[in-house]
Amino acid sequence: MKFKSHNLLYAEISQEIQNTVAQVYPEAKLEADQIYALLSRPPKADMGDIAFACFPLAKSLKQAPPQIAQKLAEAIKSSQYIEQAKAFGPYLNFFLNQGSFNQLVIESILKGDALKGNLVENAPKTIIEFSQPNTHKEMHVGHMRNLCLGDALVKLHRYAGVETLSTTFPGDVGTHVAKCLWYYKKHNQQPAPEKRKGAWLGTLYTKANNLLEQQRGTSQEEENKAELTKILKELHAGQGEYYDLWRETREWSIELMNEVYHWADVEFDSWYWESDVDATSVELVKKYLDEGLFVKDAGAVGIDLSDDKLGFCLLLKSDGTGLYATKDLELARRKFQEQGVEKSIYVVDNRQALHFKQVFKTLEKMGFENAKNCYHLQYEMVELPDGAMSSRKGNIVAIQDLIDQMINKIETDYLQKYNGLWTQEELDHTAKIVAAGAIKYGMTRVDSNKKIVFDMNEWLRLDGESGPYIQYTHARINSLLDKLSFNSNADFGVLTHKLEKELLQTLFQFNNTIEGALKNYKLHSLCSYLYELSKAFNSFYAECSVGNAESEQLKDARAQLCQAVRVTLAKGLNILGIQAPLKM
RNA sequence: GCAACCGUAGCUCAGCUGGAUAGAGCAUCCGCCUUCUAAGCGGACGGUCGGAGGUUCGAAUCCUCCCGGUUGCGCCA
Repeated sequence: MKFKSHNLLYAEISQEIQNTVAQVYPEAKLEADQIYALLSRPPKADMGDIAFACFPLAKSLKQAPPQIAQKLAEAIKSSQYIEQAKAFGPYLNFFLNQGSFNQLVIESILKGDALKGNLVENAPKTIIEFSQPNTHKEMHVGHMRNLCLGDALVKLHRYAGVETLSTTFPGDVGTHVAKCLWYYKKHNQQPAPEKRKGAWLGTLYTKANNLLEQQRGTSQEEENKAELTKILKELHAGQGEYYDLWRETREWSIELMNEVYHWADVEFDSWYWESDVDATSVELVKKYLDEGLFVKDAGAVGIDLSDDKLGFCLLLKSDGTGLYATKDLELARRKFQEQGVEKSIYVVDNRQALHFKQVFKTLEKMGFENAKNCYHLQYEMVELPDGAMSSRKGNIVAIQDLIDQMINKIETDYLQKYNGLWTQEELDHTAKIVAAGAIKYGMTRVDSNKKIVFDMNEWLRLDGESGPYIQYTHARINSLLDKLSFNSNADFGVLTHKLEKELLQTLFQFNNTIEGALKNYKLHSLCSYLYELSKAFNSFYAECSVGNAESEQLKDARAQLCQAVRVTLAKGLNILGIQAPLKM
């Protein structure tokens, strides 16, 4: 994916550096976009506003970086933005004209297009698959991580200007379904509840596993196996009492999924079902078996990928039915053909790393050109202190549990003070979006290839680096600006306090952060950024009064700085799927 | 056995496409609400960056080996 040189000030500085290098060191070759990529922010404010590292020039010029920096600093011409350039060791640092820089930052956010995205060129139309829950199981906090990552990734792509489709691939067939239905029919004594049938169904699945486990090695075992096989056959054939039960109970699970998606405000452009691709994927494999690409082995069918160090990829069991990999072959084809995309991203946990390597390699061997445009974005699991979560064993934290406890915590610890002052609707709405903020931020804030050990007490703490901290900052600014009247024609040159400068510098980095997050698929870097921006604001807020600023000029300028922070926070939160509250 | 990922402060994590003095939050301790939301702000304490080599002017960052942890590796999804 190619990014534009979207930071106009960086672009201008790059140009100036290129011109100066050409003048001072005619023998050096450095393109403006290479320079652009080398620009950064100095570690300390008194070291300047923008830094250029001279190391890459050192090799071709055979000179020490500090010398180069010094020579360039002397030759840099000042301009509207550049006040002066100074060498700091091997770095060439630019001190910007405060007034011009401040105005550029604030106005590009408030009036210009700094938050309109459009950062990429000729980006491939992309489909992102995420959230692949199974029906007939409960949804737990592990599913939440996938959902938050996937949804934020879609929004990040869209913000940057990539045409993006979202899709989901729930598992509504397989042995887990058969086990659940078996228990439902043969052992369950209780009537289905009126509400949350999907969650209840999940408990039956766990009970089914427990019972099957208990009866292993007993005379019941063979009978159970036969029964499960019979159920799977009925489901496959598409008729019979179990098939009817499947259709009915499947809806309960879909209802559960939709509840979660609705709560999290996540929408999918399309839904693919495992049951949809089941039969056609088997046909696909048979076709390639006839063509000789796939081989029979011990009664089963698959492809030998040992030349690629990927082992053997099994595609048809001895009974002729397909597997997960089988369905993914067909699904990949359908995504590209039906949706007209050029790139396909799968947000799936890292236990499937080998699976996707095999699937993509198999697609390549099938002559599927888009195989190279498939990418498995893996992430680590959410675990409990005593190990992995397992619906089979029943040791899970249901999503609904987390939501309920979070909302309860917010209501009792924080919102109680507004009882009687706010309407019930406002209280409910605030509790909801703050809970969602805490959960979504918590799920995306750590690097996706680090596992999260879920501890409910830790999750219920809403201070420090958290979604609510950022939401609170937004609400604070909103409340502040509500009470203020100010002139929108300000001279931003009056913003010279170190905390104001820090805030402006941080605001300036928004799109650079987005670019980094998208390039590396690292959503947590956007989380860190929003936290940094909030911290910078809260420090400023504690020290610099807006309403009682020393002058009207300063008040006007600060008020607009606050506005710029507010919209930037809201934009960033929205990319994470988090709402920015007006009060909390 | 083979492969992938992880190992940074007491705990949870940033920083890793080599670059300026390794940063946060939590916990502990000390301060700050008669003025814009204290879900806040300031300060203190706290680190042989798992270990050993190597590459480099320069390594938490790259390479090799080792140690520890997690996961995956043909009839589950």
